[in-house]
Amino acid sequence: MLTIKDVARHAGVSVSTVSRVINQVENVSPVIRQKVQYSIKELGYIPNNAARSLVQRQTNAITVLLRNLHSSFFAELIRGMENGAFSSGRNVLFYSLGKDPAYRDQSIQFLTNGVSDAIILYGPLYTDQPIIEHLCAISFPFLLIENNFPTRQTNQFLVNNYEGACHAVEYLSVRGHQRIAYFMGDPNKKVNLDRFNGYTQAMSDRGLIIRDGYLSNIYNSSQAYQAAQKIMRMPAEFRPTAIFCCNDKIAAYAIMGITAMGFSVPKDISVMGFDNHKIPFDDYNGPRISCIQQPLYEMGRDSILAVTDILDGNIETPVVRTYDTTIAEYETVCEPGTP
Amino acid sequence: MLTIKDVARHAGVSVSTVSRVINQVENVSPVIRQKVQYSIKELGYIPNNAARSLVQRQTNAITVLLRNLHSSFFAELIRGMENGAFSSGRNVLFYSLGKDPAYRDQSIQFLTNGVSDAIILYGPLYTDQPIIEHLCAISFPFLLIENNFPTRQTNQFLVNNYEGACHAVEYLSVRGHQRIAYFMGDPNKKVNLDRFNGYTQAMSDRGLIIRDGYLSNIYNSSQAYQAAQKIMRMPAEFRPTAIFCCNDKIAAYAIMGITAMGFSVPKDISVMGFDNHKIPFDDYNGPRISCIQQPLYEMGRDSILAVTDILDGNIETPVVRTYDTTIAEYETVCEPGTP
DNA sequence: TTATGGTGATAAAACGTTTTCACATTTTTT
DNA sequence: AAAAAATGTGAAAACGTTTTATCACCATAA
Repeated sequence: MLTIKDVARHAGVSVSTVSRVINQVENVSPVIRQKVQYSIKELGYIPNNAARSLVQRQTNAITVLLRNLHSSFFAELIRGMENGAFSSGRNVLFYSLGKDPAYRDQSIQFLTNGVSDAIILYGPLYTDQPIIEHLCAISFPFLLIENNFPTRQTNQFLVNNYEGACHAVEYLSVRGHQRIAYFMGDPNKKVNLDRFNGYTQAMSDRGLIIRDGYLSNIYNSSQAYQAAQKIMRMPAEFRPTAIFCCNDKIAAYAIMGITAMGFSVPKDISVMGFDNHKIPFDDYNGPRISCIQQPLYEMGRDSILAVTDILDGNIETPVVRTYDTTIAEYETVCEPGTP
Repeated sequence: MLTIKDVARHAGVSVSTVSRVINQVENVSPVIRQKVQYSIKELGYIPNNAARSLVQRQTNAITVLLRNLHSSFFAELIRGMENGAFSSGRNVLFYSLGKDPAYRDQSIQFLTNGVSDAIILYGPLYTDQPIIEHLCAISFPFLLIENNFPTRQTNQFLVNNYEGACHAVEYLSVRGHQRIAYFMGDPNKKVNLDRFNGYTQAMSDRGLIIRDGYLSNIYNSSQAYQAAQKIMRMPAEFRPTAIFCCNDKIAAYAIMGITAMGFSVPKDISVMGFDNHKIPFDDYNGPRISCIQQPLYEMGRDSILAVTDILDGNIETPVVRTYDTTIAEYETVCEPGTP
């Protein structure tokens, strides 16, 4: 293996001088600098990262931790991060955290001890995780995305879920919907509560009434399927003309329930989702689901840049940002009564 | 920062003894071993990876290099790799290689010098790349997937593209198609040549004739669009009843060209692709494309396990494997003349 | 009793960098 | 012309591990 000593010998200078040339430090005369650079190229020398990290106590890498790197939902987020990685000049590693707790702990240990300088964690799935506590405990720099973690002041990017839900109701209402049902996800997750609150607030703001049977608690996909069918069994004059779902998965299963009964979306009922999963799920083959979407690309890009700034001390911490959602218009919403 | 020295002091033993306990080396009495393990837990000590890598000359990590980590095409591959990562016990990092050559070189330098022990590279995009040459030059362990690199003996997973194309022709032919056109991609890529050869061979094996105008060379999406329209302008009695496309992108644009003329796929003509991109492209909204698909999940999983074996010296190198394709039946093929 | 071997533990030398400190040398200031 | 400051360079000490060589100890065998 080629070391800095070889370069020093080859260039006829000391090791420290070579190091200074590599690290762009001042105080080295142009002549010597050139000589060293020549030797480096001539020998094809590349500094060893492990040695460098050891003494510098930093690795120049940021790790992005996702539950499923392969999920299509993350595609935009990752795309943004790739962009951020490029413009930050840092190395961004992606790591997929498994389900097994032991493996997960090992992974975290690995990443936080001489592999990366900071961690970005996309969160909804980790709410209850000791991982964050651990990162705090060892005071390792990290940034949470969409992970509500109220007990501490941490760097976090949030999404305005409340407003997003309001927009959905507004969007439907502007299109003539007055009877809008809501399919709510697990209320233990703050995300779901926020969206629910947005829905109720927007409904009352617009003077729309949440009637009996308009609200369903959904804990799994088959419940979404059944709840949708229950809605369709209501007499037409009371039946909602639209269902706003807490997320795209629920929306997908609701639509499957509806079409299984011979009804059509959006002709017989409009359905709106949240999240913009591009391919929601393997067994779903219906129309693309109109939904509220998070600005994942921007959040991904910004997260890398923010962490870079945090590491460089160029920004005040904690960094807390809230992102607004937008509406993705696809094929599952139309005006009620459209032939 | 907590070091091994602190543990040694706390346990009242030497540094080397602690190291031996950590690394599961023999020659340490049960009593002392327990004492040390207790101290480690008590203090919450975690060994520093940089220091460890430095002296051991290995990092215990494998890096997977992809061009676009966010591409839906890679989803299955990644899923397989995640699985492999878990069962191999090694840490698998994913890295997204940008388009900028300078950034790419920096990335490779980073990864190969004290960050990971091996690299897996999914290849079709790198055929002409100096990256591989560089990895060879520094004799860094790596495995190529779907990257034909004939000049050297390297670890590689290949896909039987030739047979895949044969299967496609067979599949179409069994469904009654006799006039089958072929849209070929850049013939400088071996992948495309293999598929083309499979097509011609299968055609002749089945006694099917490749008529004038049945073969198109496609270099970009608009060419696919236009070539498809040219096909549709042929008199119905000569016109192919099916087009087999070299990849899904070409298929998608072909279908767009066809439908733009008012024809319908597969009613008026069947189209078959290759690769199984789940969401091919943003401007495509047609039916899901029937195609030949690679066993990406298996290849992903196996690649991690193979590299693990290579690093551990448990397998003979070079590791060369060829995977067979399967047929993904979706919505763009039917029997000719189906109403 | 004295060699001989085998254990279990330690001290010290790596590993390849960066960085501090000291030391010339040169330039600037008085 | 002397003193002070600035500049460029190198020697050596870190950084936190693993690993090699060594040593002390005890049991066994001669």
